[in-house]
Amino acid sequence: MPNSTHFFDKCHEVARQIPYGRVTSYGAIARYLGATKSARMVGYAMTASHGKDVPAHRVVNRKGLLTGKHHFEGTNLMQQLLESEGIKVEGNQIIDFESLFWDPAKAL
DNA sequence: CTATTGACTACCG
DNA sequence: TCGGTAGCCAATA
Repeated sequence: MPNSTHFFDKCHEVARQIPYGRVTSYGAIARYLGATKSARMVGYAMTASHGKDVPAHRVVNRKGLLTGKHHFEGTNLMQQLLESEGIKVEGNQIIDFESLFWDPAKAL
């Protein structure tokens, strides 16, 4: 890897630490990295996380909405993966998101 | 170098 | 309660 922004790698690192059956938001990761206003960059980092062991399907927006499901292979793959972990999803929104929410800053 | 875009979030009416 | 707008920052054209 010739050059990779520390920010992206950090995002991948945090995302990888998300416990099974848990989810977090882009903003939470950004805030943990000290870039509260750069939540978009976290999402961008997820796009660059292809080929890595980063469970990007566990990262959603602050509303628990699967905004990035279109970036996965299928149209419902992301939801399938989440449901496979015991996370209930209706449409594009995670059920009981607040309870499943995993805050990196709080856990680390 | 400037303009556009995007897996976001916070604020405002 | 809810929809629209603005602010953010990096990548891409």
